[in-house]
Amino acid sequence: MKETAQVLREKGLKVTPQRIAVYNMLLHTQSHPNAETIYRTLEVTNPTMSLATVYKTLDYFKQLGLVQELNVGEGSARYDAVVRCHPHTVCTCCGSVSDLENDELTNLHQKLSTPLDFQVECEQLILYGKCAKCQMAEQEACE
Amino acid sequence: MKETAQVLREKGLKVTPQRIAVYNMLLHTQSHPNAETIYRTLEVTNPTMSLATVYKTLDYFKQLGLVQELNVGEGSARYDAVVRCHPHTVCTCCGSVSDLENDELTNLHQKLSTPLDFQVECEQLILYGKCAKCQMAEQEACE
DNA sequence: GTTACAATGAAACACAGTATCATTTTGCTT
DNA sequence: AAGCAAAATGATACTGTGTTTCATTGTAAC
Repeated sequence: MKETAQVLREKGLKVTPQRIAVYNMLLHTQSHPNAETIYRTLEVTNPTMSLATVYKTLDYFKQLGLVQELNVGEGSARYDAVVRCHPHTVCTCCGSVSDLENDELTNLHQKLSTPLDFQVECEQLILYGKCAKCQMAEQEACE
Repeated sequence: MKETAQVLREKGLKVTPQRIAVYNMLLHTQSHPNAETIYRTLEVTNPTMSLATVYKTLDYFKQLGLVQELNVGEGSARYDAVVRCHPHTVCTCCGSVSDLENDELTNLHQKLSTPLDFQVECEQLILYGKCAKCQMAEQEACE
């Protein structure tokens, strides 16, 4: 808790319970939640929390590089407190979104044999497919 | 025109002027337009065209593999008649979205030294940065 | 503690995309 | 060529995500 307040302060943000709650939640989840999910989770323990504040908070965080916005083609954006560039997997079966730790698929543009005429600031790789759990389940629900 | 009708028919779709118009437009543009842009462009030459039909048409096309949906983090989805998996660039300066022809950045998951436990169906790589034109312009407008 | 200023929450709003349904069109049958 | 069933279209109403507005509240500097 102490730490999070410090991080926000260093980014020039005023420290509020709402911001601490949002950042802590993102730090401690692997699920890449969207704004709605963050709001629903936090309003339980944090009654003084509104959806508008969640959106505004995520916007600040994104601009200051505290979180990463991830768009996998659903209706809403997901958020990740792991800011460093890294690939993601999206299971077309159960819908889960996960970080993928794989050096061969990270920093791709820096490993090119011939440079591009496009100056890359950030790369985003998303693999769509079937996660390990769903492969084993072999369920027809996943067509 | 003849060709497009044939393609639609082979996919089991009824051939209508609206579907031909949408598919032809996507075939002949490099701009990766969204539904709104497609509609505005086509309503000029094709007065009998509604936005609802554009959305429904794109949905059919996507399901049948005639077009690819592309989500670069704007409010709306973009569409590409190049269906084969290929990377895209998004200029954070002028907003242009382009296909990137680069073998080293294509079919990445098939080139891994050790296989993933994730069964990849499709991969999508998006490079965000500054396009060649904007680099030369060196404009402050691009922050 | 006082104060300036920023953050919050409620509610109205904007916009992308979807659903509904009466009317029109397609393409098959005769 | 004409009739017919089924599907597509377009107008409109609707849903859901995210943004804006603004009065109230909270933060932190003095």
